[in-house]
Amino acid sequence: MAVVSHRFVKGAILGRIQSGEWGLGDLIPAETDLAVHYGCARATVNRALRELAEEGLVLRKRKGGTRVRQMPVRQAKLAIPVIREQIESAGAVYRHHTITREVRVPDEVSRKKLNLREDISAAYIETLHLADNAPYAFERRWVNVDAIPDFLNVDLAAVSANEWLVRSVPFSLGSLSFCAIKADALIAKSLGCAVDAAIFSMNRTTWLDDRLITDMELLFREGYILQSVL
Amino acid sequence: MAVVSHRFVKGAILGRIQSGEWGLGDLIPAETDLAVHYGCARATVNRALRELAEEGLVLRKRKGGTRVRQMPVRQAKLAIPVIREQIESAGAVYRHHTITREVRVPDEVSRKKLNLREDISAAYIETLHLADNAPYAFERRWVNVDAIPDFLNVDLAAVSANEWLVRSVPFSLGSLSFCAIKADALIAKSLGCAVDAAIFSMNRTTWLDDRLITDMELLFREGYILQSVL
DNA sequence: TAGTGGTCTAGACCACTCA
DNA sequence: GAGTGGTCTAGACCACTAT
Repeated sequence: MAVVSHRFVKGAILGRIQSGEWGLGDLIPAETDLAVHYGCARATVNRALRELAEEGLVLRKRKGGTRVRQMPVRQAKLAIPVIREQIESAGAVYRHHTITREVRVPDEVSRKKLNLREDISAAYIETLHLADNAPYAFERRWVNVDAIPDFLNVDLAAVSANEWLVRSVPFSLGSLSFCAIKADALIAKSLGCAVDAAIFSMNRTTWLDDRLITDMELLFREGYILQSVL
Repeated sequence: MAVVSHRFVKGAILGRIQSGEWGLGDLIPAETDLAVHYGCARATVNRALRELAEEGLVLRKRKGGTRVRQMPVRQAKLAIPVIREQIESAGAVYRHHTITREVRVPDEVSRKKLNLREDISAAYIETLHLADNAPYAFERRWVNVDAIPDFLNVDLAAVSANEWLVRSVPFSLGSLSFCAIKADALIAKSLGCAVDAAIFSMNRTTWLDDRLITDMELLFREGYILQSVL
């Protein structure tokens, strides 16, 4: 018996959408009908349509059926930069350098982000990531050492704060955002760019249960481009 | 009989990873074992693990089994900004204004991106998107009118170029990238910001089969933040 | 070669929601 | 109430790969 994979069905349906056979907003045949049409089980059609829905190409409703989306592709996958890999996959040598490392009571803005009491200290680290000895990204990070006391004993020369945390703490990503900011004197000096250069910034927080573990800001060198996949 | 959903299994496995029961790099029991353990069918465990793999938390290999990833979460989902929705969902009034619209032979850089012959013209459009009459984003776009001749007759006052294309052309997203750039005089004037302000830029290309339909650059107002989901 | 994930099937029941 | 998607099951066979 001929094998009909969910990939085949997905591709066939996608083709019929892209060819215009099923226009934007149109209703697609029910799973059972498609299963008969393609000669496969309903579960196979279901998986194909479920993936198309996850990718934002169709909209599914019980009883309402499946429709081609008016505004397709609301979501894209984004490769989160893991700096060491990014640099090494480009064939360059990765190195990092700890600029600042101290434990103190955060200023009010950071304290609120970390959700800490006024009398609790946290670790503040500034790191420079280098590709072939040229500045690649400048990292500023607060670590909640009240939640992760082991962090105080880490040798940051051997492993970057990011990698230690990722390897040692049961993770759960909190939020991720991106923006553009102007380089101030500290950033300009660290990245070796002009003051007022346009810098691509990534913000990331990580939680353990309901406690914020670390809040990181990564500032990339001038001209950095973040590529999305898909 | 008790119902054991793939969501439950997924959550249970995730919990055992995050609690540290299965550390980073560790091997997780095989699907069949987990199915017995949770009292469900293997297909249910399979779906749970498949989703965890798609989210980047585990790595699966035939015969090799399933392991907890060393560097979790390489991917995040990103809500692609659909400007009108973004503005309207914030409770503001959306409006757009076509600044420039012309048909000409692109300069060499754009011509190469569009993959056009030297003697073929394309449409160039500059649009300003406004939220409550304040500049929100400035859009520059080339449209391959050789492939989409209908575009020449569109009334851009009624519907933005982006929305018309999305509704009229069988879509297929090409690439998506983000960067930070300094505002030049044109951008500063359009967005009402200072020259040299740091501007968040999104680049997007759309293909139909193997022809590039449109190449768009979207420059957001100063201070714009792109939020990732998940 | 043996073990593990990848996938398909046929059938079943449930949940939602539109008419 | 009826139609559609959502999901689970039990079983089967295949594909890859570690050993």
